[in-house]
Amino acid sequence: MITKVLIAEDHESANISVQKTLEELAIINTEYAYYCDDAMNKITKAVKSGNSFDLLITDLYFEPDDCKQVLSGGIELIAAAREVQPDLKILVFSAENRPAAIDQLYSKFDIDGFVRKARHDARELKEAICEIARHRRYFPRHIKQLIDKKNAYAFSEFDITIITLLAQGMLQKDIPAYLQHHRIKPSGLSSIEKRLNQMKDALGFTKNEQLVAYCKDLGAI
Amino acid sequence: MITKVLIAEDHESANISVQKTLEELAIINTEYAYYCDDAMNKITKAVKSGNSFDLLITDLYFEPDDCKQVLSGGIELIAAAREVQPDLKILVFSAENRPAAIDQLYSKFDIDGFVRKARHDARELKEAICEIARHRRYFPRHIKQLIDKKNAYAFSEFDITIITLLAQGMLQKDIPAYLQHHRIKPSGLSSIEKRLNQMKDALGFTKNEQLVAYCKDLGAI
DNA sequence: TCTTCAATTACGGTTTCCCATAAAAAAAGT
DNA sequence: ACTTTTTTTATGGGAAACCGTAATTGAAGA
Repeated sequence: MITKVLIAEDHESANISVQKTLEELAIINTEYAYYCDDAMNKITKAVKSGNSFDLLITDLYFEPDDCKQVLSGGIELIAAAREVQPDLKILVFSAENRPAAIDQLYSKFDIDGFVRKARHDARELKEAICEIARHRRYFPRHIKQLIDKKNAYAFSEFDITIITLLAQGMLQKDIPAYLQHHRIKPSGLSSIEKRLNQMKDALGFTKNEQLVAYCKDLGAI
Repeated sequence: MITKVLIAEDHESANISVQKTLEELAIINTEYAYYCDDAMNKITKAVKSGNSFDLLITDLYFEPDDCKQVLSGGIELIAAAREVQPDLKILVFSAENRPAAIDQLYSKFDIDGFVRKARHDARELKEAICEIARHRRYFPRHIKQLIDKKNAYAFSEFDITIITLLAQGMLQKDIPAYLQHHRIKPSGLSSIEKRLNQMKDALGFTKNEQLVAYCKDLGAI
């Protein structure tokens, strides 16, 4: 059963509607934080006092502020929270729609649910909380579709490295030197060309600019 | 005095918090629409029945849906609304943070206020509504700062066209033909090279890939 | 160890892009 | 109408990218 919830969300308006949604679910023991660090403090204190939270509802992106924060965003908050309280349920509530980013929330950070800020988000938030209360994960169908549809091509670490370098303005012919300096295995210019061609071929592209745009949309770089 | 308000916002959660904010201002005569077309219908009907709205609070981006919409977003809604009811006050409530976009809301569409979905947005929403009720505009200081700070380089329509074409894989040498076919003014290859160089120079870039990545981050393409 | 096969790298020719300069066209000023 | 200035377009040489092929390396198996 979920009774004690922490909301980490810097947008006042979003925070308000999450609170209201929780009220409608008769969850009254809620706290809210507008900063990651603040959220983390609350979690730590709660654990130490033996009165820990059942659920953390957090956004991913927090706007930088005057006062410097240790934790820069939801991802770091999630990682830190799991450190001090492994059994904490985590529900991400964010406008994020890049499949790669959402995917790694499940695969790498093992979150319990994701609700995208979109048309029926308040309704989905309720569904998600109910599901999580039953110790099930909330993985909306349309998110899965989004991932499956757009994950047509899986980029390797090597691929991402190359495209990132290109997007940063490095000349193709200078990449071999960079790779050697960083002890990255295939470093020949031909190997780079080959990889780029394979990627472009698989995606039906002809130019590197398309790869950069595609990866940006995916959130891969 | 503002008594009758229409909220056009497709995100359920955002809609909820705007409603709540209006309640706190004792504005109870509110209607809400989750689609632009729906919002426009309500405005038109209200005008015809001689019971028009005092204020429209609208988002800018509405997600595409199954059923096709005539109006594709907040910008078009604003333009259409002004057609049928020129005295309607308009407050834009959006996550938009591209200075150029916010700027043109005031300069081109003559809106009465803009509140960015950010940390203190609920509070600002209240302030904005109060200001507009007194027939003043609401132009938060930090928005002005944002415009000044981030306006490092303003992309023109032409710029965006070129970069978009590149990101779609068109060869640079093929762009002149495309531009001529679309009756776009400077169409010489040299002009294109010149624009690209100016952009790269202004932003400290050396390669087109960087421009594509930058524009993707900005949401310009 | 030697052979086989795959992967990586090196090389040459072609295309595209880049850059500087010059010609042409358009706009502005007198 | 003519000059001046700006903008646009054209051109050519050189650098980078592209593409196919060949040489080299490296690992796996006999």
